[in-house]
Amino acid sequence: MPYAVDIDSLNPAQKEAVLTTEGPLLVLAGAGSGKTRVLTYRIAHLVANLGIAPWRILAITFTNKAAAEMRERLGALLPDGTRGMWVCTFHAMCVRMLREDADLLGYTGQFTIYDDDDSRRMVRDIMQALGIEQKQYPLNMIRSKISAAKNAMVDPDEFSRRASTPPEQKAAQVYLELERRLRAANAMDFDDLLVRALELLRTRPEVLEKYQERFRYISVDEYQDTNHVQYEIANLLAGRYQNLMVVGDDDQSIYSWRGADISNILDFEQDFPAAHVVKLEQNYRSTGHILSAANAVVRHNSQRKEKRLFTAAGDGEKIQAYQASDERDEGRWIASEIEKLRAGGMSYDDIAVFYRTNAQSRILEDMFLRAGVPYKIVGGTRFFDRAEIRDVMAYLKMIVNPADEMSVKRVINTPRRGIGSTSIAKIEELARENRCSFFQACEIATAETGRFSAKVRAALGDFVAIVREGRRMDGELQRVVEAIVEQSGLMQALRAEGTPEAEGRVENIQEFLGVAAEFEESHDDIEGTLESLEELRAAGLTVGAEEAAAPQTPAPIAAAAAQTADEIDRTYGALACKALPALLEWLALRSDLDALAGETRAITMMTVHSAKGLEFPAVFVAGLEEGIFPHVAGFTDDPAKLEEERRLAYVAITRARKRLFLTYAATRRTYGSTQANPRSRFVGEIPAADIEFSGVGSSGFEGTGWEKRGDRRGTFGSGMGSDMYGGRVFGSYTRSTGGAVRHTSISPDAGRKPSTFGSGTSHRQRSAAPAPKVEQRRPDAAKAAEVFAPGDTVRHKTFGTGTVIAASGDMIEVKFEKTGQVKKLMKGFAPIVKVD
DNA sequence: TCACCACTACTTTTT
DNA sequence: GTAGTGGTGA
Repeated sequence: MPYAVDIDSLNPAQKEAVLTTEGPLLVLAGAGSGKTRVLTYRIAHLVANLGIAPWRILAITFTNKAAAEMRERLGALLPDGTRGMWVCTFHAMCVRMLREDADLLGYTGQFTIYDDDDSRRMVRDIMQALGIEQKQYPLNMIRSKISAAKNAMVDPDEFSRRASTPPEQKAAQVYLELERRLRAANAMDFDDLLVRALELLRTRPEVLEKYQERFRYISVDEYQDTNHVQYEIANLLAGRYQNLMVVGDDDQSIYSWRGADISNILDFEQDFPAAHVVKLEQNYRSTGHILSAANAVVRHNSQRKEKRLFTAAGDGEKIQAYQASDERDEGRWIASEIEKLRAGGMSYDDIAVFYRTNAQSRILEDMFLRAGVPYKIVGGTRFFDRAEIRDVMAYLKMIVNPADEMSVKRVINTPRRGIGSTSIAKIEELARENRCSFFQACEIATAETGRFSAKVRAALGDFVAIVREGRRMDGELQRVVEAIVEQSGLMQALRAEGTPEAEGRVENIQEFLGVAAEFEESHDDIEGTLESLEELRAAGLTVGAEEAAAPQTPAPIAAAAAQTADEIDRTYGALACKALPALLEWLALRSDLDALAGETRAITMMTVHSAKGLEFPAVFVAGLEEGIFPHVAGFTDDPAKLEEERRLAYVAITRARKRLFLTYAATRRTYGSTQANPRSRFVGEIPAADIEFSGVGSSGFEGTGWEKRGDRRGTFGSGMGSDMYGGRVFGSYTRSTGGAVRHTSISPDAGRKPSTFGSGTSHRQRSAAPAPKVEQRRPDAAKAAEVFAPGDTVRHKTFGTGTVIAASGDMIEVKFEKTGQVKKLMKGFAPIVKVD
């Protein structure tokens, strides 16, 4: 029978996985074995060839990026559409379910999502209130204990009963109060999203049945990284029809610190005795040497399912290992190798640099900047983490959900309104007395003549009015957000400051407005839940609305302060702008990784964790030193932790298609002090036949070229430091010249529509939206004003001397003597100096 | 109430 | 080295 979707291009194992549509299915997919292809083809097969309605399909991915990519690929395979299909992350799926039935759990559908930072602040506040010393009980320790408890479905009461040690007892106290405050704020943190969704499915059979009936075919990607709660959710949803496909690779399990349980994948066959198992072992990504190295490294792990990846591709080039003198030398070497690859015809887009910790990116960035290598960073300090952006978001959150205590507190005195900590404490007291929310207490305070000064009362009155006004506003999303920002006084205050930093913040907020505009453009399905309700009706199924007719509030602790949605609407007016909550939700669940796709030419820098699921023709892995990768925090004695580090190394290696470079530094500066780390054991685990060594530790080392020089302390090389060429190197970057490549937009949804915002790029890089500290790194006026005219002779760190052949604005074109190449360089940015 | 200063932990990794 | 916190003084 001729299929509408052609599956003959698949290999036998892939085909087997695609054709096994009924019953539980475990696909063990080695790195680069065409896993995503199998997932998408299987769904396309279900819809196009077997006539399954798209809305009966649920595909869960690990990142939003993966979801977007899958949607895109499915769109290509299924021209008739994928309407109603859920392709999303666990978290996004849970939010969707919770929005619909939040009232069954004592929340309103407008609940706020607290990201990591919000949640951290809340825990900090609680610890302060309870008088728990952070020095004695570190915040992160308390937080991880609570998180572990949540993910084990242990509620605060049970947790305090079980708490035996003092730290556990303190954590239990905090957990109890955290739960109370989150409830009262009508907010959920990331853990709650999963836990509450599971609670919903467990305690409400009618809700569970609704989704079981709807989602006849479920697939879960990156199954090795699911935690216990996610595992339970998947099993419950598939409980009736058993059509659960899980795809994963135990060798790529790198999230155990987040509660991921590798046994989920190892024990799948026990959970589902009827499970069909398919192994995908042919690697289509990497060349022989790279694959051999990856296999050799991971084989040192004991806790794994034995498998051997093979490739039909040739051996390819050997892996290059380079020992740098220090971390600066490492960055310079990578930069020079990148330029060599470029000279060999490779595009910047094809090249990625990975590192174990975000902290390593800084020095690499610095070196790339000096060498003129354009880069973009995925993860790390995110645009949406900037204080001013979080302030704006807090205003929006507060308007959507005035019960959201953290947001209200964040902006109550931002910009300065003269409401300091004393007043805030008084308001909190008022809230306790009246058993109402913090925001309601603010309103009450405006009339409390006894406790508050007239000045404070007036300030509070203005503040409270922002919410009322904000809820009334409607129209274009960007206009609404803009009006709210204006109303808040944020912009005014920043403009009044007049400093370059404030200027940068203003620009960031403006960029955020652009994000809002593009969000609205690309999300025409803002009423996603409504759509699914219609579909359910069409399918003759019961709908949440009817069942929710008699909502119960099962949580007694919620009663204290939570206002119902109706109450909030009655008190402050109905929220006119429907797109606002959608925007907030999208912001809360996204990461910068999602913005990776883009057309601008630049190398990609990211942590190894972020790199999972991606591939690049050329990959550099920096910092392969004991203590860094494998990372040490006293873990080396724990074999399980070490094995996870090794899997991480495996992930890093297997991202490379053709070229792989591994670097390590003889000495490295961490904080103030310099330390000498031995080479990572993982490098030594690579067979000698697959790897070539160079650098300071190798016999073939030749200390020529600029990249070997410039060590600050002169331990190696010439010791001239970065001020060589008479200290006239322009190594700073500015916003006005934009760094090597200027990116100013963040695409809300790379997978759906081509980006239209800004200059047509769809990812950011640090130099585009600089933090204040970047601002301070502007070259001084004299240097920036340096004039280059055609005919001038210049010297470049990498390319040597050359002649300027054209100069316009920020760009100059230089023809270099040595290579004869003409390069376009950014003035005030590229490491060039005029030679007299 | 707020600006400024000093001190200290921080570095895993992310939805 | 530095961000973020907490304390002090105006």
